[in-house]
Amino acid sequence: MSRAQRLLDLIQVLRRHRHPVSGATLAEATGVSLRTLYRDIETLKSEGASIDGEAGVGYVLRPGFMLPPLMFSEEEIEALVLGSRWVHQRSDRALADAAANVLAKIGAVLPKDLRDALDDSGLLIAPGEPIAAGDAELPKIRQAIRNERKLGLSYRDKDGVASKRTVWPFAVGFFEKVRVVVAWCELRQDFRHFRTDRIVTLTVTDRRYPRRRQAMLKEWRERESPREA
Amino acid sequence: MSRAQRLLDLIQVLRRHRHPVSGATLAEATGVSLRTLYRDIETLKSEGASIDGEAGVGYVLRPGFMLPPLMFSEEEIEALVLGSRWVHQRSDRALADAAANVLAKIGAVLPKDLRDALDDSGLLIAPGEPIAAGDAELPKIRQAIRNERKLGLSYRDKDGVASKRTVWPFAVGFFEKVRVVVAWCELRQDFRHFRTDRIVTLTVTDRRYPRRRQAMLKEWRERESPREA
DNA sequence: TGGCAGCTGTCAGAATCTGACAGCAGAGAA
DNA sequence: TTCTCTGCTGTCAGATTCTGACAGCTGCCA
Repeated sequence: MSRAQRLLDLIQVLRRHRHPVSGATLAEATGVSLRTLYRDIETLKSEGASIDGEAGVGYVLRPGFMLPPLMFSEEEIEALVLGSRWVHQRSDRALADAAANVLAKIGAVLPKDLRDALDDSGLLIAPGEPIAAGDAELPKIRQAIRNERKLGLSYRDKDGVASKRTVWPFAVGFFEKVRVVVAWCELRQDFRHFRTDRIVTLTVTDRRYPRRRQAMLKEWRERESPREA
Repeated sequence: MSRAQRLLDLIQVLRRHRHPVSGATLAEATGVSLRTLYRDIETLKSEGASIDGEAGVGYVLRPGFMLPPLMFSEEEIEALVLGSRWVHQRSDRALADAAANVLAKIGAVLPKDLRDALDDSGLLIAPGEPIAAGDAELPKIRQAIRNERKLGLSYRDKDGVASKRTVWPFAVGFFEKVRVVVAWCELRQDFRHFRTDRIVTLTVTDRRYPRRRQAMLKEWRERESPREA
C-alpha cells in the first residue's frame, strides 16, 4: 500500500473513534510500527489535518473530512464557487464564514492566477430580500441536529398563539425568506415544522433524542409535508 | 522537493499552456528525466487528472483544477453541501449537474459512513418559485463569459420594445426569480444588464472582445448599478 | 515514585523512485 | 514510401526515501 493511501486510512481510523486512541492502537490498525505512526501523524498535521495528541491520553481528530487530491472541471469549480457564494450571502453568520473558509482554503493551495479565477468567476449572487431573523439561533440548531439533541422551544404560530415544545430536530429547510426547522414534536407526537423567525426562545438540551436523525429524515420525506407547529 | 509537490507543479505547468506541450519540455520544467515525467503523468491520470496525450503533438490538460489533499471542518462541509444543493436546485441544468458531480466526486473518495453524512446533512434547500426561463441560454452565456466572446442578442425590454445588440458579457447575476447578464453594450457604449427571460434569441460569436472580463467586472463594481438594456 | 503515552534522534536495511538506455507505435511531413 | 516527432513501455542499477528497532526525553496521573 502506498504511503498516501495509508495516511488516508489513518484519518479514517481516527474518524471512527470518538474517544482518544493511543498511538499503539493506530499503529496496529494501519500496520506500521509506532515510530512510523508518529511520523505519519506529523505528516498529516503538516498537511493541515487537525489532530490533537496528548500524553497519557491518545489522539483525537477534530470533526471534519480530509479529501485526497481531487480534480474538478471548470464547470464544477463554477458550481462550487457559486454555491459557496450563495451560502455566504444567504445563510447565518457561522455558515457564511465556513463558506468563505472553503473558498479561502481552496484558494490558498492554488497558484495566484487560479486564485484570481476563483474570485472572478462571473457568477454572482444578487442581494435578495433580507431573511427573517434566526441568525442567532441557526448555529445552535445545526449543532443540535448534528448531535441529535432535544430542543426546547417557545413558539408563536402564525395566528400569534404561543406554546412551549420539546422537539427532536433533524433538518433545516432554507426558503427564500424564511428558514424552517423540521422536527418531531413530543407534544403533537408527529412531525412539525417551525419557522425560525417565530421562535421566541430556544434551548439546546444535553439530552439525546432516541432516534437516528437520518431515519427520521427518511420517514419524513416519505410522508406528505407536515403542518406548521 | 517531494514527489507530491512535483506532481502538483506539473499540473500548474500544464495549466499555463493552452496549447499542447511536449513531454521533453515538461520534464525540463519540473526538473526530471523524460522517463520520470511519463511516470508522473501516469500517476496524475490515475489520480483523476484529465490529461490528453497524443503522439507527435504533446500533452494538454483539460480545463479544471487539481486540488491537493485538503482538510475541511464539519461546518465547512455543511456549507459546501448546502451550497451545492442550492446550485443543484436553482441553477440551469448544466451547472446543476456539475454541482451534483462535485458532491459525487467528494462522496466517491470517502468511506461509506461519511458518504451518508453528506447525503444526510440536515440542511435542505426548499423548492422556490420557478425561475423565469433562460435554462437553455445560460450554459452558452457562461461559456461566452469564460472565453470572452461577443454575444449577439435580440432583446425585448420591460416595455416590450425589441432591439438587437452586440454585447461583451462578463457576469451573470442570480436573483431569486430571474437571472441577469451583465455586459458592455456596443450600442449604448456603456454597461447594461439583460434579464435572461427577455432574451429572444442569442448567438455566441467566435469574436473575442477586446477587454479582460476581470477588468470589466472590477470597473462595473466600482460604478453604480447599470440600468436595464 | 512508577507507569503510561506522546515525542525525538539515530542508524541500518527495505522499499521506492529515478535516470539511462532500448525499443515500439501512431501521426504528419517530405 | 520514408523520416521525424513524440507518446509510451520494459528493464535495471544506483540514488533516495521510508521504515522498524532501540534508546531516551517529557508531562500527566495515580
